[in-house]
Amino acid sequence: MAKIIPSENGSRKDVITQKATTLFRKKGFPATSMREIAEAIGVEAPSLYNHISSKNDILKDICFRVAKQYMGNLRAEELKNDSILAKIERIIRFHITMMVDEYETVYIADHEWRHLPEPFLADFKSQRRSYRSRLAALIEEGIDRGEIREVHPMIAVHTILSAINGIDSWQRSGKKIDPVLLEDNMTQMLILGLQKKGR
Amino acid sequence: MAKIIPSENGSRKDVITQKATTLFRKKGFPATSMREIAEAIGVEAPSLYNHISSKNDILKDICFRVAKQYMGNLRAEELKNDSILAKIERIIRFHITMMVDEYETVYIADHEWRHLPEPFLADFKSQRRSYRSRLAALIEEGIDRGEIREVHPMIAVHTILSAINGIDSWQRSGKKIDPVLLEDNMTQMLILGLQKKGR
DNA sequence: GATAAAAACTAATAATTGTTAGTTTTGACA
DNA sequence: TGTCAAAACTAACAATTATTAGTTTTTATC
Repeated sequence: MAKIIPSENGSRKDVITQKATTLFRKKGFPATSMREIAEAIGVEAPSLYNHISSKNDILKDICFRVAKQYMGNLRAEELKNDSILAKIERIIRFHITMMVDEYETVYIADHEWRHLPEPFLADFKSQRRSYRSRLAALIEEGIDRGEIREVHPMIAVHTILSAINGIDSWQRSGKKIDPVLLEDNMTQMLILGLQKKGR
Repeated sequence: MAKIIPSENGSRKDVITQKATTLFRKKGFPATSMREIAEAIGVEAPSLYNHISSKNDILKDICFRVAKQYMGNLRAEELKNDSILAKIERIIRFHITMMVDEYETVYIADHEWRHLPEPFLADFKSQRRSYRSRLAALIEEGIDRGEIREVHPMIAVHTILSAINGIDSWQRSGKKIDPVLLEDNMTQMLILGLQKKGR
């Protein structure tokens, strides 16, 4: 009976993707059924197939849209002419902001991507690897320039990204922490872990 | 035909739990079927029910065993007479060691607990909250004593735990990083984020 | 070798899964 | 108002799910 009402700037497909995002985040991709997504919208499950091609396809769209945003930001930073620490601080702040503003979407790209079917799984993993390598290269350059302590670059990258990617799991539950306070505190902690003494 | 062969110091139930742990980690709890667990052991699915009472029960056992270990360690540290920073450093190292040595088990307790059925879900969440609160209290005491920078205690706790809990996702894939190097680098980064300048 | 318990099996359950086929309803424009 | 496509519907599918019941095999102990 009901129809999928497209919102202001979003197609019917976008409405489905958004409802699915919420459910995937709450229950996980495999534990979310098409019927649940349909019910959340107020429609029967088969109706969804007028707009999307499969459940896997929804996941694919979410994951690659997020990947594109992060990749785009990284590329922009790489091209800037600035100190390495300033670049890394901006990247950290970008990650935190994304996590706070779009945590459902980001969460899925970060936790549910392993349920992607091939060949998308391989593609996604490759992008992920590439992203982290380029971040590590940035840190290595920072060490060479004497801006950053002599850390193991890959360990530093993983530590920073893991710390940030964990945000959603606690920012959502219980009493929320003020986003600005969160961003400043966390950024400072992570930058202090990198910075050379006496700077 | 085949039988579940109990290993040296483990019952048949332990064998099932261990195989299930590996699969839950690899595919996630909802996406792992009892038939898969049975096949990994070399047995038919219904045979498992001679040793366990349900699929949920396996998850419950894993989650609460891990919770117990962490709770026990925290309690021991709380009772020690030592500087706060030393305590926190030992707790951080304990977490990293657990993550490296028993990452499959720890991963499940950290990522799949939301699939616990009630009332276990509520119990687990409560323990989790309590653990983090007590860690935050420790950090607050460190600030009062002048050992620790004036960070937001809860943000610090979440940052540290998230950083560590993310380890498995990258330590498993690609070329592994030497565990000792990892522990030292990561601990140092995190402690530097807490420590007051000039110490 | 007989006995009894432990642990495997086969067969079947009802429920749920993603998805397709075919049909009816809706809504915008002529 | 009639037309046509978009988008909803119902019915059904084969596959898979966790689990139970009932039966047979294995193993250890006498």
